[in-house]
Amino acid sequence: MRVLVVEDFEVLARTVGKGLRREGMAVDVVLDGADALDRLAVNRYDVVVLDRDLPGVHGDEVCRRIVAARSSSRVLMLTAASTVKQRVDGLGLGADDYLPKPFDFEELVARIRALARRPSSALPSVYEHADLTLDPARRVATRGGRRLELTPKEFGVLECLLAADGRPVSAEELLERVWDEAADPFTTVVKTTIRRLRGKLGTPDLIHTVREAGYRIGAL
Amino acid sequence: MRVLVVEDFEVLARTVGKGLRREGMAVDVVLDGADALDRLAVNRYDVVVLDRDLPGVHGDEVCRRIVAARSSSRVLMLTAASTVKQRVDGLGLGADDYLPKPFDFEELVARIRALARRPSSALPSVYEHADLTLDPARRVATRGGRRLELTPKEFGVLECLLAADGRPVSAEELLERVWDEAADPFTTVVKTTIRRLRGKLGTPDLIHTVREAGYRIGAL
DNA sequence: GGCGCGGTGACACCACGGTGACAGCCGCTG
DNA sequence: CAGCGGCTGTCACCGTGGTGTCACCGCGCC
Repeated sequence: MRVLVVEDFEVLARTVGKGLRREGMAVDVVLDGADALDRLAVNRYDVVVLDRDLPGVHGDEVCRRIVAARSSSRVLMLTAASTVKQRVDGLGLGADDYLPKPFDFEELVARIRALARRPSSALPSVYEHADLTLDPARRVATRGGRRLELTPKEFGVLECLLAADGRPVSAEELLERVWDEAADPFTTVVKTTIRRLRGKLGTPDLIHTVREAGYRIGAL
Repeated sequence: MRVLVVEDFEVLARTVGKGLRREGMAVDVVLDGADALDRLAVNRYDVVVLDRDLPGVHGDEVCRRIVAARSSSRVLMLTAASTVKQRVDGLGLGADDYLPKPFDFEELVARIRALARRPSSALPSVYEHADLTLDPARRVATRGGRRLELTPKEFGVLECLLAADGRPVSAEELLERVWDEAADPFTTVVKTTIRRLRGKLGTPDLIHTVREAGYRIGAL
């Protein structure tokens, strides 16, 4: 599997590159957008791991080019901006997946593998779980074909749970991802939001509570 | 559509800028090459209308830079030199089109529109959504066969929403695309324009509000 | 039993988006 | 030139639903 890593923070770039090679991938690393485009013109990559904030040619622009060129490469966008809003922006550009920094290396590997497995091009970047679907770009979630009327926070939480794909997500992590800024550490918003989400989903135990660890999307 | 006009003859520059705005484009005007490069570093333009003979940084140089930066902007070169040879020179630098002075304003508009359409040339040149149609080139929108009398801004907003194809478009994004860059960040124009648009469309919820995320054209 | 964690329902706040009125600007026309 | 009308943008105001807090409850565990 061929992977191109585009990341201007050199230390991170090299670390990621080395790690992925250890996972058996053929990895090229470049440090800016212009170089990335050069490589893309010459080589065929399965997955492009793309930092959004790049000097010179911005990551968004690189992404747009890849999509415009109808390349078969999947794009995994990395970004420091983890708010739901910015996430939507990224996917709107045509990225196939999205990973907010800081990320767990294992998760990066898993997502790259998942992307590489995807049959072909413009797969809708939509989460599916049983009869539940969530489209981050369009901000639409459905259950059994019926549209769910979710508020932004509820949507964000559900998105995180689906992205975690069965792994439990702690309240702190949810706070950090969905509520961005420094939040009151004693807040109880998360549990309240989870409760409301459960209510709207109908089946309360679709979201499973893992004691001391958080919540995970359940195998029904 | 965002356009940057680079022309050192101030009267001409202002006239062209004004005219293009009347055509519904978001236009920035600068009078020399250095300013042009500054703007290009910050903003994303669909088309750059570039006079070839500029004081300071020459138009050719600006063009070369744009191409070198692999910007997505298309370059329309304006010049007093109309011989075939020089024309070839211009295109050789990477310009996408070429218009000898003096030119017909209508033709300028037509060429800009053509350039803006080019990257996604395979795309249909007219948007359709349910009983709504919008033709960007001819600036005509209809609903259920009846022509809609839209102002330029309203038209621009609707065009953006249709181009986003169901994805929500934030107020900031609309501001950037439909209005020019010097936009007051606290302005409320967008919501007012949306309101007027909704009024003219008849069905207010054809444009759906997605809280915190923007507006989307919406079935569903 | 007491403690800690998570679920529950109620409540209050306020930020966001909708609304209507108005004013400046500009081009057109007489 | 004055007068007019259409397009834009601003502002003040309102209603509402999204959001966060709190008190309380229920349950399982040491």
